Amino acid sequence: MGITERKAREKELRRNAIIDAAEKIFFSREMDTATMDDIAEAAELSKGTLYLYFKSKEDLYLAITRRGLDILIDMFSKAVKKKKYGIQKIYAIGLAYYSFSRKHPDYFNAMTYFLAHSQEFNENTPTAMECALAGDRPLIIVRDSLIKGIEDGTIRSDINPSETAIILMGQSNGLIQILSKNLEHFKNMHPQFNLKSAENIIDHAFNLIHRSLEPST
Amino acid sequence: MGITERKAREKELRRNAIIDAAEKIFFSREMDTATMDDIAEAAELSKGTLYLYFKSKEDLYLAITRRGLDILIDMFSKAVKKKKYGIQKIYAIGLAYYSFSRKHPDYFNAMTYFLAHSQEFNENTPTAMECALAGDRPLIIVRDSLIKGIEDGTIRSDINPSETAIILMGQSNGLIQILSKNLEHFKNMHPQFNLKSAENIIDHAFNLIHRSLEPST
DNA sequence: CTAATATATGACTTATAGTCAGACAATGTA
DNA sequence: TACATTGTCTGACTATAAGTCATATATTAG
Repeated sequence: MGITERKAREKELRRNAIIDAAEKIFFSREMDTATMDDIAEAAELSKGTLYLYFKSKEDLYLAITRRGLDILIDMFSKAVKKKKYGIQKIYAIGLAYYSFSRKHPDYFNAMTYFLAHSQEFNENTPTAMECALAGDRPLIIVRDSLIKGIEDGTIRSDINPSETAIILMGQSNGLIQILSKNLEHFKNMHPQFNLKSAENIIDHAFNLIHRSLEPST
Repeated sequence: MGITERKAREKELRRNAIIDAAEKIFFSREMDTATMDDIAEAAELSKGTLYLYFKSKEDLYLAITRRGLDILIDMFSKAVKKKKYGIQKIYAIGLAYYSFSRKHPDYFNAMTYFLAHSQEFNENTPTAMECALAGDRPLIIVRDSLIKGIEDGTIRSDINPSETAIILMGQSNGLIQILSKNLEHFKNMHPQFNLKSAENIIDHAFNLIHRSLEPST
């Protein structure tokens, strides 16, 4: 009989409904001012029930991070598929990453939070483990594209693709973060710098990266 | 009479003693598990007194961040002075930054925290304002070095020094962060990537950056 | 219809940031 | 020295929010 299956399905639905409610709450204030009581109310459940589905507030936030990662992985995969040559794939990934950070700033923040705290709670809950696993996918996509580029001659062959993938991911993270958090501050404090839009700066960064990856002439 | 001055001096001393105690506590656990009661005990003061010197727990943490920024600015300044050419200065700054993150990981974490939350509390307390001001100094040092490099011909002239300074700072932040938080994880999960040490990867990153900044031949 | 199981509840416990009325100490005045 | 004033410190108290658990309710099985 399908009762067990139906129950499992219902449980999954409820779990997702809780994550939906949590997103509403987390995304409407700063992460640390959202309360479990608020989330419970938004989900039309009691607080105790939340803890039947998630080990802790952090675990629930991690489930949101997980959703963000899935979106990001999807965007990376599509970006890579669209382009033929390695260097084009890298460029497309970069654009996709920036586009993700603009379209889904809350998911981006969640991922930044996860990145900053990952070693504290890694693999303590199923959700954390899933995040750790999913978190590696973007890196692998970048690495594969670098390898492709080396093979097709659009990327210099004396780079180490694994290390370069980490470098590019780390750098992109940091750049997007500083632009989203501090660009306005910099503009206000140093008008004489004539800083352009984030898009302009990202574009500048792409030029630099392109130059560092292209084969020597 | 010098009583007013002496009192001011004593107040400053006590303030610093509290920051000392706070560092002991913050640096011995994760930021969010440190309690004001613990800090009060370590400072041999009552909790109420802490709040006479700092507006909040976050404000106290910001005072620690401030110390880290001062150290970093000092290291950047010295690095820049040691070298003659622009590109050498940039390289020296990069080394200094990495070295800072290894010698003072707790200060580095504090700065990362500040960077991630700066727009939330900017300029709400004197300490926050000082941090915002001091936080700009590294960027300016990088920018000046880029300008110097363009002038002395060691850096290509078609980059925008202000934008490139932001790019380099953001990228460096992100790279150091990912290496300190996730390199071990990557090594464990993907042994086939044959990842080397953080130093190796940093070195690789320097090569890439150098290539992107050097004048075209 | 009853027992067994699964799910949900919300009052309760615990932990901790932040407050404040009163205690105590240092300085100024006569 | 005595007393007033000002500055500093205290810790019990309040408020808030995470997480728990005994109990209630709903669902399924026999």
